[in-house]
Amino acid sequence: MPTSWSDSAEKAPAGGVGATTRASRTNYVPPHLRNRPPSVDTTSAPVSHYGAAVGNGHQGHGGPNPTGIRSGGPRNDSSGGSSSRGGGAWNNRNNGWDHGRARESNPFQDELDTEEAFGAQENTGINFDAYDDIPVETSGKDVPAPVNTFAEIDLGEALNLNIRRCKYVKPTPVQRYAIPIALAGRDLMACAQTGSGKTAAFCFPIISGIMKSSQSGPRAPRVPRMAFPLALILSPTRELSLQIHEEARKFAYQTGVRVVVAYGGAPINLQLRELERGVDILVATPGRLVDLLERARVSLQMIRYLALDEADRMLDMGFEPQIRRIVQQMDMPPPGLRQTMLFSATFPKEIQRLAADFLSTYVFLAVGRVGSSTDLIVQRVEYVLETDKRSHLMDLLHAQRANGDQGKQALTLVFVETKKGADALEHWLCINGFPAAAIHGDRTQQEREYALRSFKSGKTPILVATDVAARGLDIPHVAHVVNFDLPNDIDDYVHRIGRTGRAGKTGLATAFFNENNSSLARPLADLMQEAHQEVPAWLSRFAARSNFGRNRRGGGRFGSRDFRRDTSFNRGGMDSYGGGHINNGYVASGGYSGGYGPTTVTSAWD
DNA sequence: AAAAAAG
Repeated sequence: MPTSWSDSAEKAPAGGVGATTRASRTNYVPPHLRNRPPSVDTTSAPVSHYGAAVGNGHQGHGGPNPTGIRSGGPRNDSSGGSSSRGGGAWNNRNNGWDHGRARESNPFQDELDTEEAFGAQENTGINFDAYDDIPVETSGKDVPAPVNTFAEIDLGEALNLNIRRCKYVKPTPVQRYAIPIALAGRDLMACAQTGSGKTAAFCFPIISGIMKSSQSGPRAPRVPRMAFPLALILSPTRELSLQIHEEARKFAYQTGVRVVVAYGGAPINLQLRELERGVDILVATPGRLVDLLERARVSLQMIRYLALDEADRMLDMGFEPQIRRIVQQMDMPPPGLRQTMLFSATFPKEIQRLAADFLSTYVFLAVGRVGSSTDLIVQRVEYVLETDKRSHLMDLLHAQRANGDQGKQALTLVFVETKKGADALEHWLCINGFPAAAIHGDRTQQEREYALRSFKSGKTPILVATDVAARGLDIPHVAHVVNFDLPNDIDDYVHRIGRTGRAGKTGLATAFFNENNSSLARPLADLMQEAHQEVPAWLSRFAARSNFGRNRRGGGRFGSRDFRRDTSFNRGGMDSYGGGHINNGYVASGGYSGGYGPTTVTSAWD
């Protein structure tokens, strides 16, 4: 199995403006396939990392002290599978949240269960070619050069050890570029395809930065029962925050960096207790964070890192006021005094413009075709009348069941438009002999998390979901995404189908299309064409028809929503972007829309 | 019009 995805990749011209590089002959090894690590005993290797890593401790447990020299002896590592740590390094560690860390459970344990349930991962038949020749683009001032290996980056031994524990062999494309940029302290707007390792891309630099500055950074004030996180990671759904937290905990394991999650629908007291134990990195959904801020249980004044996952979603109409409030109207340091990183697979232009408010001279990074689906997903569109949808779904599921191997559960994720629709379809599937669960915003948080677990484990291999599950969730083994109801926005479609075809695996996405979706015809047809999918002739006819009234549909969002926009960043070839303008750190409209190929239409920015 | 996010 290829382990080196980018050994021959060119370095991006440092200092270039509008630099464009193409990682040549790459063999991308996605996260979940990196289970052939060099044989390192990752659990017993002594840790010797730079000096002291630090917990941002609560004062009650001996938190930050003005000398910068942390007290406390070697930690009691009862859960890490190693009884003797590598000596002195641990001795200067801050044990500000000793109690918390003594309890730090091994976050790598859960992995094993899933692997067992689904059997060993196959490493054959993966289409690594899909990652060859992946277009990468950076723009901004003095863009740091990408790296080819984790070893090239000074992340620190403790973090490197966790990377090995995660079985990451080589950085993914977005990681190769984003990590050096972030480590250089630069603000970043990063676009990368679904399932390409974005979480690690912003977590590694944050964890590393917190570790490195542990003795030099300013000290948090001592305020009883108030937590002072150094980093804030916001995401649009509770389950995604949960997932980021789980992942970040792995990366931060035994680094002394403490990660806490806070989201709604769960008992706040548990979260408050966790916060009181000390928090370096806070992962949160906006609503619960605002609550915590209002209760004065969290202060953002020490924030040095701000990461928005699914950033375009976080800045769209529904979320923007809340995000502005958190980022601009509380006590968070302004751009320039904090490092801000925005990540998403899609990034509409108008949202990019909005995002500039939160950034300071940032680097724009695009890996792959922005807003595009990956070639690993086979996309099908079928014309299905509203009244026929259920029986059609049944046919698909029957066929799938017939084809599927006995032991292997092929997970199917079915997206519907409404919460009521999700309930109804789940019920209907169940009474027709298909074990299904449903997840949507009217379910209790317990029900939501149970449904997701039940789906992941294969207990209910069908999950009916609203858009709550459309973004970011990493659910291994989803073989099929069905858009029972198509979304109105092509970006939502991109995120939905991105739940399959992850980690280098192929996936299937089937959409039920009818007259109700005519507004999506054109963007959908365009997207499929870019992804080298077969576009049915009838869909093209729909597209041509909707094209006629296209100017009208702009009225919905931000005055003009340009459906042509950036679904294919690469339509005319990424290389042609070389002339892009940089204006105050962001890509100006002229450069942005220029070079986008034959279908270029007036930019929404113009 | 719907979904999400606080309770």
